[in-house]
Amino acid sequence: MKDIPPRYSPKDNEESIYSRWENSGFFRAVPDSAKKPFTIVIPPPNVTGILHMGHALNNTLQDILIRWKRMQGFASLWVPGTDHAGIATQNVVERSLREKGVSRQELGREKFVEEVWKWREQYGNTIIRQLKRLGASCDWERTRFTMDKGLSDAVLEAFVELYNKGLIYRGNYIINWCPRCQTALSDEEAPHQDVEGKLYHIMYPFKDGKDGVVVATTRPETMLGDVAVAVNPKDRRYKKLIGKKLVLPIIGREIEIIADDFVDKKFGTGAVKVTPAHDPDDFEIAMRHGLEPVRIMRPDGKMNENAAGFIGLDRFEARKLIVKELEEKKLLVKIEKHDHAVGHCYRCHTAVEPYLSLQWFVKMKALAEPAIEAVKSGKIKFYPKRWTKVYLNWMENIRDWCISRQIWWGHRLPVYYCVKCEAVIVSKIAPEKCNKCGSVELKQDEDVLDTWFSSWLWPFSTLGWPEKTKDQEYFYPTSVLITAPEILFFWVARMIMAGMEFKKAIPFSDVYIHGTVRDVSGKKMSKSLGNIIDPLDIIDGFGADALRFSIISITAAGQDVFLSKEKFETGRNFANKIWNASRFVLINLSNFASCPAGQLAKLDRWKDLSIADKWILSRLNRAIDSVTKALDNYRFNEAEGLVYDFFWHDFCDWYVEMVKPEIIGKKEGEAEKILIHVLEDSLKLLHPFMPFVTEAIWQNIKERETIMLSAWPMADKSYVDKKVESEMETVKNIIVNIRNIRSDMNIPYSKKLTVGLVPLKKGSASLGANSAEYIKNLAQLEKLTIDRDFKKPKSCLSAVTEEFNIFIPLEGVIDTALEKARLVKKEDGLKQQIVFIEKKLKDKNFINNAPEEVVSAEKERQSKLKEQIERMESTIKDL
RNA sequence: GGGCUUAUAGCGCAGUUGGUUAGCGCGCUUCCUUGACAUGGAAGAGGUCACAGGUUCGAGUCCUGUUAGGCCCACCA
Repeated sequence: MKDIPPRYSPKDNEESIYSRWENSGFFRAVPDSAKKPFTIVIPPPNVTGILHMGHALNNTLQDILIRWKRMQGFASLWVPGTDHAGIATQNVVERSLREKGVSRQELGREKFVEEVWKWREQYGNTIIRQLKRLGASCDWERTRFTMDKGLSDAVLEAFVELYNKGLIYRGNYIINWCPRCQTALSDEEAPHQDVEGKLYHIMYPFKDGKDGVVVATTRPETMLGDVAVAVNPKDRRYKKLIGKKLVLPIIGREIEIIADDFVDKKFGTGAVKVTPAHDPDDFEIAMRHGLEPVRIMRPDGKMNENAAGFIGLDRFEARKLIVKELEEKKLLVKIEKHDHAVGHCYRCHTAVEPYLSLQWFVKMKALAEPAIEAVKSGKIKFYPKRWTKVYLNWMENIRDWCISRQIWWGHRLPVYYCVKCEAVIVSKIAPEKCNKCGSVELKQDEDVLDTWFSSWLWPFSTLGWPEKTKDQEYFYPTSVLITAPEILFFWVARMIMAGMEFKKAIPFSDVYIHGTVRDVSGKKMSKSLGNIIDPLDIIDGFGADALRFSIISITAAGQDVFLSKEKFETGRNFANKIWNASRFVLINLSNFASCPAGQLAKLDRWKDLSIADKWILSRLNRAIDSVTKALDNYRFNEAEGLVYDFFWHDFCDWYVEMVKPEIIGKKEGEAEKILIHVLEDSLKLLHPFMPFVTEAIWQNIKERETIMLSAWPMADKSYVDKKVESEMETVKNIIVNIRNIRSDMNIPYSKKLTVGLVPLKKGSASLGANSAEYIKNLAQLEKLTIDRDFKKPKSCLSAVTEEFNIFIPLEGVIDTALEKARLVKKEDGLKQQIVFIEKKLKDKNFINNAPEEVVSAEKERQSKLKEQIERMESTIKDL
C-alpha cells in the first residue's frame, strides 16, 4: 500500500514536476509530417514585466489549449518570448540610473543602450520564470526577444520592403508628443482621457477700429502660435469680416480672418484661432490656406523663443500667466467650464501635446484592405464574435501610423542621410557611401522604431522570417491567438496586416479575446491602485493548479473577471478532492499494476458490469464528449465545469460510494478496473486545467513517462446508456428521499432502518439486485424489501416518489402530527407544479399550437403528478 | 457624438438554437469526525430573472424603449 498523505501539497510537487517536464523535453515541438501542427505564439510580455493576474489568465488559457492539443496528437507548439517595450523599458532603466545619480544624457546613447542590455540580462527573464511556475508548457528553447538578431533582421527587412513599395514615408505632421518621454507617439499610444477643462473666450482686436473677434480655446497658451482666425464661410455673423486683419494679443502679430468649412458655427463663438504647429485641425486649415506654422514649444513642453515673454516656462505655467495678462488687458471675455477628452501618454500618463515634427509614417490604407478582407471572408474569426465589428470599424477608419520614436532603446531606423547631398538611403546594411554623390559621410537616423513595429511581425519573425525555414512552413499560419482586448489595435490588427503583407497569409485563424481582470469592486487591477492580487502569492498559498482552476472558473466567454483572494479556495479544494479520490483508489486497489493504463480493455463483459459500473461509464463518455466540444468552441469555463461536475458529483459522490463495499470487501466485480479507468480518463480531462496535481497522481498510480503526452480520451457512445442512467436516477432519488426523512425526523445514521419499497406499476420500476444494495448501503438500511404487496404498518414514516412508495416502519413513538405536516408540505409542492401544468393544458392555444411532443410531455407529467398526489393523499389519510 | 457590454438567490457568476421544478460556487440553517477527503459528507432555506411595452400557444432567453453600472472609439476649437 502506498503512503499517500491525505492532503495534496502543491509545494511538494510543482517544482519537481515542472523541472522534470522541462528536462525531459516534453514541451519541445518539431515539424512532424505524421502530425498536424497546432501553434500559438505568446503575446510577448514586456521585459520589464512581472507576472500579474492578466498574464495568469492569458497564459492559463493558452496552456490549456496547448496541452489539450498535444494530448490529441498535434505537434503542439507554444512559442514564448518577450518584448523589448521601447519606451517602458527605457523609462525603467532611466529611473534606476537616476537613483544612482546618473542621467541618460550624461551617459550618452551607446553607454545607455549597454546599460539597458545589462538590465535585461539581470531582470528580463523574471516573467519567464514566473510563467514556468504557472505551469506554462512553452517550448522554451524557442524563446525569442524582439531585439534579438533574428527579429531585428525581420524588422529591417519589413521596413526596407515597405519603404521600397512607397508605404513608408517621412514628413512634417502633427503627431502626439509626450513632453515627458520626449518622443512622438502613435494615436493608439495616446488614449483620450476625460479632463475637466475650461473654455477661454478671448478677444482678438481688429487692426483698425475698435472691437474685434472673440475666439474660444481650451489651450490659451497656444495663441502665441496663432497665424489666423478661421470662421465658417456661411456664418452670417462673420461673413463680412473675412479678410479683415486682427492683432494677436500679447504677441502683437497681425493675423487675418479666413474662411474654412471646417469651422462649426455652433461651437464656442464660431471663430477659431488657428495654431497650425500645435493642433492637427489647425494644421490642415493652414495647409489649405498656405499659412506658415509657428512653433512655440520645445520638445520638453516648455515655451520656446517664439513665445516672447514666456520663454522657458512650462506650458501649463505659461497658460496661467497668459490668462492673467489677458485679464489685465481686458481681453478675456469669459471662462466656461468645459469637459473634454485629452490624449495622454500610455506610458507615463502625461497629457500629450499635438506637435508639429518630422517623423516617419506607414501608409495604412493599402495594408488594411487585405486584413479587412481576411476577417470579412471568415478566414479569421473572433471569439467572442462582437470583436469583429470593433476590429472592422477601426480598420475601415485607419490612419497612418507614426513609427519613429525619439528614444534610444529599440530598433534604429535603417535610414542613412548623406551629409553632403542630403540623399536619403534606406538599407538593411549600413551603406559605405552615398549612392548619389559617392560621399562617405553618412549619418544614420537617430530615431528608433515603435515597439509595435517589431511585435506586428511576431507570428512569423519568431519562426525565422525573413529566412525560409521549415518551422515557418510547418507552423505558420498559427492556429489561435489568445489576448486581451486592450491590444486589439496595437497588436492584433497590425499582425493581421503584417501577415497579409509579408507572408500573403493570415497569421492565425482564430482570435480569442478574454476579459480584463478586475478586483471585486470592478476596478482594473493596477499597481497604482494598490488592488493587485499577486499570482505568485496565490501559487505559494494555494498552488498553481488552484490559481488556474479558479481563474478559469470565473471566466465566462470574454467577460471581465472579478477576483478576490477567496475565489482561489475553490481551486485548492478541488485539487485536494482529486487527490483524495485518487488516494482512495490507490489505497484500496489490490493490484493496480495489473490494470492496463489508459484504455479499458474492450468490455466484452458488459453484462457482468454492475449498474453503477455501467452508469459511470455512460457518464464518463458523455463528459468526454461534452468537454471536448466545449474546448473546441473555446468555452473554457464550461469545459472545466463539466469535468468538475462529473468528477466530483458523479464519480466521487455516487460511484465511489456505491462501489465501496465491493472494493473494500474485495468482492467479485469489475469496479476495480473501472475505478482506475475512470480515474485515469478524468485525470486526462483535468490535465490541461490542472497540470500538476494530475501529473502527481498519474505517477502515483504507476511510474511512467508523463500524463502530458498521454492520449486525450475519445468518447465511445456505445457506453452511453439512457436506460441505465434513468435507473440510477431512480436509485439516487430513493436514497435522497430516505436521507431526507432521516434529516427531517432527526434519525441518526447510526440507527439502521428497515425500508419497504412499493413499486407502482407492473413491469416498471423494477430495480436490479445491485440497485437494492446501493440503496441499502447509501441510506444505511438494515433491510430493504421491494414488494408490490408490502403491507404498510401503522407506525411508519413515508415518502412518495414518482415510481415508488417508500415506507419506513418504526416501532415506538412516531409523532403523527409532525409526520402529517411533513407530508402535507411535500404534497403542496406537487400541487403547485400541477396547477401550473393544468393551466397550460387548459389553454386551447397551447394545445393547438405547441408541437405535439411538448404537449404530450406535459400531459404525461400531469398524469404522473396526479397519480403521485393521489398516493400522497392516501398515505396521509392512512396515518 | 458613435459603438460595445452588464443587470438572474446575501455575494460572485452559469444559463449556446425560446418549452428545465431557473442552476453553480461562496455564504447561511440543521446534522455528521463513517475505513479518500472537515480543503469533507448529508439534508435544507433562499430568486415576481432591472423596469415598461411587444412578438409568440409559450420569454431569463427574441424585438423596442427606459433606468443604472462598466468599457472602447471619436480632430468640435
